[in-house]
Amino acid sequence: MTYIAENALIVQSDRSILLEVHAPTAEKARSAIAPFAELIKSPEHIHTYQITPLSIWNARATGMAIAEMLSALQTYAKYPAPEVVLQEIQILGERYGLTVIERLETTEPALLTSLPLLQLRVASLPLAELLVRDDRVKSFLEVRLEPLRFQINPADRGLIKQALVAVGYPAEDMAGYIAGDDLAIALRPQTLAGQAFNLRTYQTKAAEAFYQSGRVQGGSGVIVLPCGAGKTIVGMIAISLVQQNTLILTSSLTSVHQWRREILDKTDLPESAIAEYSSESKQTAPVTLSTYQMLTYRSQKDGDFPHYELFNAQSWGLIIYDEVHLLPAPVFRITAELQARRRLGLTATLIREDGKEGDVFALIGPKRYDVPWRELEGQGFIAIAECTEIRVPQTEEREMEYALAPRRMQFRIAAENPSKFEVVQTLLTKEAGHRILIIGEYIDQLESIAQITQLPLITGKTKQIERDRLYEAFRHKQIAGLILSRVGNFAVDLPDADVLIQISGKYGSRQEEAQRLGRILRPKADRRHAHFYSLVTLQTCEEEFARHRQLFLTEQGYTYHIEIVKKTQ
DNA sequence: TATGGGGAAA
DNA sequence: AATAATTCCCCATA
Repeated sequence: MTYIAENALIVQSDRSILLEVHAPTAEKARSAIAPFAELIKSPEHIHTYQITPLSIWNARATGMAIAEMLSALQTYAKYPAPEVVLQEIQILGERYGLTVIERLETTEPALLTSLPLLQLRVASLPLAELLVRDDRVKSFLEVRLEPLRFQINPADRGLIKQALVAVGYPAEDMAGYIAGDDLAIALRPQTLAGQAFNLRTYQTKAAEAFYQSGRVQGGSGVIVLPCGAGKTIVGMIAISLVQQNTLILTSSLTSVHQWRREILDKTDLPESAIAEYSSESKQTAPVTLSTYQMLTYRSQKDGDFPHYELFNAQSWGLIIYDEVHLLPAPVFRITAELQARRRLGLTATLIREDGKEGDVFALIGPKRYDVPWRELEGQGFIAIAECTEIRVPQTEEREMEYALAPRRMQFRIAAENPSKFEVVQTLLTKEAGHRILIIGEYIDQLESIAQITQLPLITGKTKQIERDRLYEAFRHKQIAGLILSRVGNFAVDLPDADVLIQISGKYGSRQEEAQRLGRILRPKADRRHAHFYSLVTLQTCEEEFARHRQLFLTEQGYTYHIEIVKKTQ
């Protein structure tokens, strides 16, 4: 068997790929496999990737050829890749597009009031027979028009796509969209303040990969962009390509405001054409902004969703789902009924902690464009980040307390290890003069830190006015640092920082880790590197959770240096 | 019109 | 698998 020592990959027949981090070709191998494999483990020396059906279909949807996936494995494998795996990639890859949803051409145009009749076209007879017998799919196949064509109800368009993903034959949706009301909108060549603003190449490319010049192949899908890469700008380009009324759904009120400001600043849309549909205003306009929470509100458990009428308030030509990884289940359900509207999902990560990636794929659409963080780093659009995991020991009493505690208490005991305070002090001294944020999960812990360091603390209870005041002081370096609870994860208005010290985090949340790192990635004037410190208690379950939290960032090419603090006393 | 509490959600 | 904290909805006050 041939063996190529400088190659980094070991491909195994269970579709997992081991990547040897220190091999000479490791980084090339990583970028070659990352588009079609998911990172699932990333300790120091060997990272494990997994090829899944969804990871292959997403890669296919971005236009990656099967041959490219195969050659990535063949080029970088130490041992020849198992034939089974190559075959499976071939088979799974080919499955994408074996079922196609189209308009039923026999429909008389005069009858075309709103939703056109649809058909599912299947590539082969065996597959058609498989589908008519499958419990998940068969109920949606209303009439068998021909051996390979089934009439389907337009109302089932989303549901059948979900079912087909579950069965393993994802449909390519070529049924197109109903036109929304026309909207004249163009991006300004410069902002209102007169600053020139140039669209970055990847922003235009991303929006075009979504729109596909208006062809039915485009118009729905997800664009994956790192924090700070200009998601709202991509959204605005998309609106200006579609030129129709648009509904924008976001995860918070602050980001509703932010979108509004950005649209007014960077497009020629007048104020009257933008509305916020929120608890305080409930207006609609050609471009309307709202939150997921607004939509999921119910006056009673199991009651109906009064705000769903928003989806019919205007004739939307485009619905933008911001932070699509946070899209709540009820909004998925209504989105299943909205398949005739163009849908754009924006996110920094496709990972959902609830595992509903398949629903995003079926109901919003496949991934259309993906910019790796490291690439933006190279181009200077985001700062280079140095990540350090600092392992902090516990005192002997605490070690004992940890050992005796029931499982569910252990994580908290480890997270609140008071020995972390000294490390924070050391880091504050080391990084003095830079803008430092300290983020943690537990209010008690943060209050202690605030006491010790004499730095101000912002939690969920802090009033907006007070927050603004502290942000302002931080921005002008009038305070040496700022302590934040989980508000720091999502606060859009938080000023830029250079250093982030994470003293505790939420179990294994990869999103949170990425979100927090994103806080310090804005390029620095002096090109200084950003520093991300994550404090973890030595020899506790916190180490394991930390490893899981780091997965997404390691996938993006970041490496964590591990420092172990020596036990004092 | 502002403020605060209850409740639900992810 | 799970905890604690946060946010935002609505509604009741004044």
